[in-house]
Amino acid sequence: MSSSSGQPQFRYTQTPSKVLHLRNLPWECTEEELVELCKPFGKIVNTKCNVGANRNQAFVEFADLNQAISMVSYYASSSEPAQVRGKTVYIQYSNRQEIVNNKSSGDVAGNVLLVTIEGVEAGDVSIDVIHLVFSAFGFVHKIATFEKAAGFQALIQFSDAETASSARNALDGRSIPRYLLPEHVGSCHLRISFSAHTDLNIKFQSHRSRDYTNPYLPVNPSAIEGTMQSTVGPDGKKKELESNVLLASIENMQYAVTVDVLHTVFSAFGTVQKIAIFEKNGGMQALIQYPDVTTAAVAKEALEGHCIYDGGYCKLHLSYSRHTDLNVKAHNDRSRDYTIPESGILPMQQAAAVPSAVGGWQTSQATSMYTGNVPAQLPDGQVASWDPSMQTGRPTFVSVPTTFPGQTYPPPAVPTFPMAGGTMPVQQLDQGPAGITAQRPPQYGLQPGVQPTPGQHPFYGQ
DNA sequence: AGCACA
Repeated sequence: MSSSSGQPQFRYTQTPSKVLHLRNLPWECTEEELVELCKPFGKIVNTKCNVGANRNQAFVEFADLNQAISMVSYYASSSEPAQVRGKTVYIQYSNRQEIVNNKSSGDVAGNVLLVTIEGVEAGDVSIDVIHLVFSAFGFVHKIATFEKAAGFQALIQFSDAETASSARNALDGRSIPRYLLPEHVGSCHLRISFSAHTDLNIKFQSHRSRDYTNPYLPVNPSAIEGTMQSTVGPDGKKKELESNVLLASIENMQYAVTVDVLHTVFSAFGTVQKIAIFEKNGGMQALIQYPDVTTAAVAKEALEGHCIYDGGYCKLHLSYSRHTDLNVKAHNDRSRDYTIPESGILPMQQAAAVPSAVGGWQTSQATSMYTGNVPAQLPDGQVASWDPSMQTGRPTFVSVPTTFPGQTYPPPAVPTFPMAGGTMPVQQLDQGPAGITAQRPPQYGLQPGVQPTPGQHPFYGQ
């Protein structure tokens, strides 16, 4: 049963090979699905899944050439096309005679995943968010995060390779849902491979590492200080790529540093396009976007180490951000987009409301973010164990302006300007005082004497 | 829907 159907010309355009090339597979088609499709025709000796730009192609190598021929000729004459998950799969001989060394590097399945989170700062994605995302696939034993030249990375340890594989298959190439990220983050794609590690050695619970199997592990004090890990890298090898966006850490923040204050300070060097302020580990940071790298470099050079206010208050530490274009709301107390005319901002305010409960993850969000195989794989119990109070971007002890109505500390005197040391550029002197005095006196910010409640750990929770 | 990787 062969000849009748279709286009016979295809059969002769390619020399047979025991390697078949399959395309139009469902996204991230698993090796198991591939094997199920092919094994009726012979013995499969090797596979290569998820190749091509869309990861929707694969290669299958049969032990014998005749087995590959039988599969190709079967589907060439079949009225039912080859299918995976209901999707028609197109099969042809590969132009190579064997699959080369398939399993070797990050593709050999292990229980530990190496996750690269592209396009974000280390502080943009908290370890709790990583935990939440990956817990959907099984119990996460340990997480270690670090920054490398490749970007922000995490090692995530599961119980077994199967669980790790399911997480990888579902999440590789995907993005963390927007509502779990700070608003200034545009997109962040996950690149996932397998680590060679089998058991991570976590020494502390901290903002960069967790051991969920050992609640008694000591807490690293540096978890509380740490506002600046991007400034100095280990062994002084700070591979700082230039950017038009500056990341400012604000140290010793006795006075409020508002969007307006930052705009005044940073406008001295050029047009400020966007600003985003956010909390990181109890400290305050800001992203300041200029139109170009040159302006940012000048600003960085001039402002690094200087204080916004006299007396060593609100000291700036600047580095280049990984961001190039901030995704900020046009106008609120923590962010500003100066490229948008003031008029059209109101309708946008509601757009990115944060779902209040984690339930949003599974219902409304998960389906849109993870099309395909994921939603069915989200076990309810796993996610339910998540503590919603630990939502990212909502540190547990944020000093919200209206939180302390009873405690009326007199606001500190309106800060003087220019910066301590008087090394500010001349033009700053012109516009500085005007900008600042137009500013209301600080209404929030770190109240003197207000500390996080003792015994209540701000970030590592639980 | 159209050929990878160490």
